[in-house]
Amino acid sequence: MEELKTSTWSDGSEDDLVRELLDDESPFLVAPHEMMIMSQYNSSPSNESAINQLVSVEQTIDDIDSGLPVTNCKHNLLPDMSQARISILEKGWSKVENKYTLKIRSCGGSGMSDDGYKWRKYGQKFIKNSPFPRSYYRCTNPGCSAKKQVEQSIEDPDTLIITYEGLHLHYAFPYFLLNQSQHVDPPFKKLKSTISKGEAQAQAHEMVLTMKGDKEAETNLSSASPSHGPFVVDCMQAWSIEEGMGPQGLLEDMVPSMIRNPSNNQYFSSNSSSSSSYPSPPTSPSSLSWSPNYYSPCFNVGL
DNA sequence: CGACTTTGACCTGCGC
DNA sequence: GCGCAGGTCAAAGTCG
Repeated sequence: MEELKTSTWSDGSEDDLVRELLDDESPFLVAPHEMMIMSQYNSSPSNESAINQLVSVEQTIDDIDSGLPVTNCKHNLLPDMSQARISILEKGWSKVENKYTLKIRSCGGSGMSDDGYKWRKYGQKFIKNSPFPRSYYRCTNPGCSAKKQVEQSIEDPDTLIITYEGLHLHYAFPYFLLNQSQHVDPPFKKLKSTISKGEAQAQAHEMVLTMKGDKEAETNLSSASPSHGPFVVDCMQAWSIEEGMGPQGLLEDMVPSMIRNPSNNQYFSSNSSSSSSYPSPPTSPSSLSWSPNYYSPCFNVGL
């Protein structure tokens, strides 16, 4: 496993990354409260052993299913979503080319939740031989190239077929940890006013390329601590320095923030007094689909 | 009035 | 080259 992880990070191929993300021992599968702790440890690189301990109690692959906020509120993560009744029909993800498909059963049809991110619908088409339209969504997070398509299954109209495409950066790299004292702004609006969308995307793309390209350094880092991603943190730091900006909008996104601090989550507060409309609660009617859990890995990795 | 959705038009890739 | 199907754009409409 160690070898796999090392090679995973060093070769950076999509399949390996997905394997890593879905691996039983993947450090990406860390419960929210552990994330909080890790964010504290993060400021002290010397506490690597402590982090390793945390990683050792990470969740298993079963928790990708069982830990779904809509089906299991053991972390008290999303009480508002407890009424959403969604179950996964199939254990595994299916992959076609660079797209990852999830089939879920939607019971009740109301209160469909999403992953806490905002997905902007940008199109809807009736597909040949299908009575149901296919909806196209794009992650509104600037710098995130994630897209998803949602359509009803022909065989079972209660089943939604969600196809994810692109890199959902804030899922892929939850190890970009917040500085606890750092101010978190609504990423979309902030970035909108500071940098162009294209710049943000370019930066994100560049960051990924950097990760892929810096093989040797990462191999060394991964060898030293293969089960979690020091190089990710390094990239974040480097990015922050080089770009002259924090990872806001990408990495200080609201869900990672929620993940790290679920008990103090203003975003799901029903009486939020904030004038900001971002982020929306997961019950946003704009999103017909649900995405995997709040602390699950990125399941839609592709460039 | 801003944010978001809708929906027809347009673009692109692919098979014939 | 042509037509079809899927994907995206963008103006108009809707909503809070």
